[in-house]
Amino acid sequence: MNTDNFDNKSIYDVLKERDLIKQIAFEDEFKSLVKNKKTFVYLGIDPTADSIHIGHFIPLMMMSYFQKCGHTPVILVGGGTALIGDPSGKTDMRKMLTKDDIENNVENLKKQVAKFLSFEGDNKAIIVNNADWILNLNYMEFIRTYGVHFNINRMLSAECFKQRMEKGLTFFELNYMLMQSYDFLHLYETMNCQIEIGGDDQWSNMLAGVDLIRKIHKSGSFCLTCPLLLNAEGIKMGKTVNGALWLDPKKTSPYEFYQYWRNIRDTEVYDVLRMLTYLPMDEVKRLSLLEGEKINEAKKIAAYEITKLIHGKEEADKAKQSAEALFENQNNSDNMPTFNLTDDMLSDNTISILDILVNSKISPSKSNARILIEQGGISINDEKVTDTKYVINIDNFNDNYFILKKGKKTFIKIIFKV
RNA sequence: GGGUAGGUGCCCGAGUGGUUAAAGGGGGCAGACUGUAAAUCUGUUGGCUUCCGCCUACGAUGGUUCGAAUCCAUCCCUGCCCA
Repeated sequence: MNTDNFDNKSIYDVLKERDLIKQIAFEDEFKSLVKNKKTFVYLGIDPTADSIHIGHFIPLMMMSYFQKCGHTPVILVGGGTALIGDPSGKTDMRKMLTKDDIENNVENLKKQVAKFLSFEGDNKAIIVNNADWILNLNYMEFIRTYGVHFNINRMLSAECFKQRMEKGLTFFELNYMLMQSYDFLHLYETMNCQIEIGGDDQWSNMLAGVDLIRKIHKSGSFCLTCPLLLNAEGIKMGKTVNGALWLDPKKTSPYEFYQYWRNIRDTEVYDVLRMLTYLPMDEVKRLSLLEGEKINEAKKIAAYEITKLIHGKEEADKAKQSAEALFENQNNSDNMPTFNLTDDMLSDNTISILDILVNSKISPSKSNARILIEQGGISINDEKVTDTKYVINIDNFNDNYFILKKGKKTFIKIIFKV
């Protein structure tokens, strides 16, 4: 996926060049460590869903660069913490996951992580599950051995707790920091893993782990955070109508995925290219500087590269062609998203416009479908539908499909049997 | 444990017996303009509908009333203060 030679590069320089380091603990010491030694680096992921989403993207890119530079990536799956669930059940009530759920999620995560990391070679990626050690912890022993190292005053002054202090903070949440710190300690002790990476919102938790290791072992442990991917409004990127932008094609289709990146704002192009693709920095800079209409070229490349990374070349090509077919007037409907019209939806080869809109999930409800039609947002084969009672007769089409379009960017190829 | 303020639609937030599917803002969707951008403007934003209406909804459950988001009771949850 890239031809750059990372053998002689320090991971520090690689990350710096792409501005992937937001915060770093013991920077100078870290610099010399990674320069002289190949080490282990870990990233924690909660298996609370069966797919990872775009929030994990940058940390995984970071892991990928670590691996390219010869370090060994360790993915820590939070199977133990997920098993406990969140008893306080505040805003987002986390449901208890069964062991089977978690095992299933872990398998899926592994597949997706494999897009970023190699599971072969000398420094092949390793996946560990913290259920293997935290579930056996004895509470009293844990509190006495490790709890003494945590100062509450200091913890509460951490940014992440400051906000929670206003809304209410439970002991469980406070404990999370200890759990995460213990994870790091465990990896340090069992495999001499000295580095933890994560999103910037994890900084406090990670720093606590670094401190814990340094208190107990009086030796080097490090953490670094990557910037959170924010859009111009300061909101985390990757939010879509349906929630998060998932990496699993069943949850977010490659086309939808491609379009998300194709539609980013001008101001986001540089960040996206730099942090989410392997394109050389010279190229990134060149593309980001394009102005006016030309910047669309950069967006196309960004969308294509990112889709290729996640879904492979074939899917990326398809998504790209689909987009071109729709937006650049090429009569090629081969790779469009499709919907198959089945017999039970038809009566005498007809179906109402409202039904087709709802069935094909273009519209969530008939009410919404009516509004769309009344506002002129729906068209069939580029002819605007203006009547909410319009009935489609499939015998009127020459081919066995027609193109249903909502607004400018959403469309689907409706296929029926002749 | 005591006191106190609250729990409203995707989110924030007004409403404190009837004209409330619920002001206003944010977000979403659609339209205009454009570069599949941003900004701006317009419309729309619970579901069903033969467009007459109907159903569901203001933490939960009961009650008062012709009528309740609004009053009463009990319960659940949250903030703050005291212990």
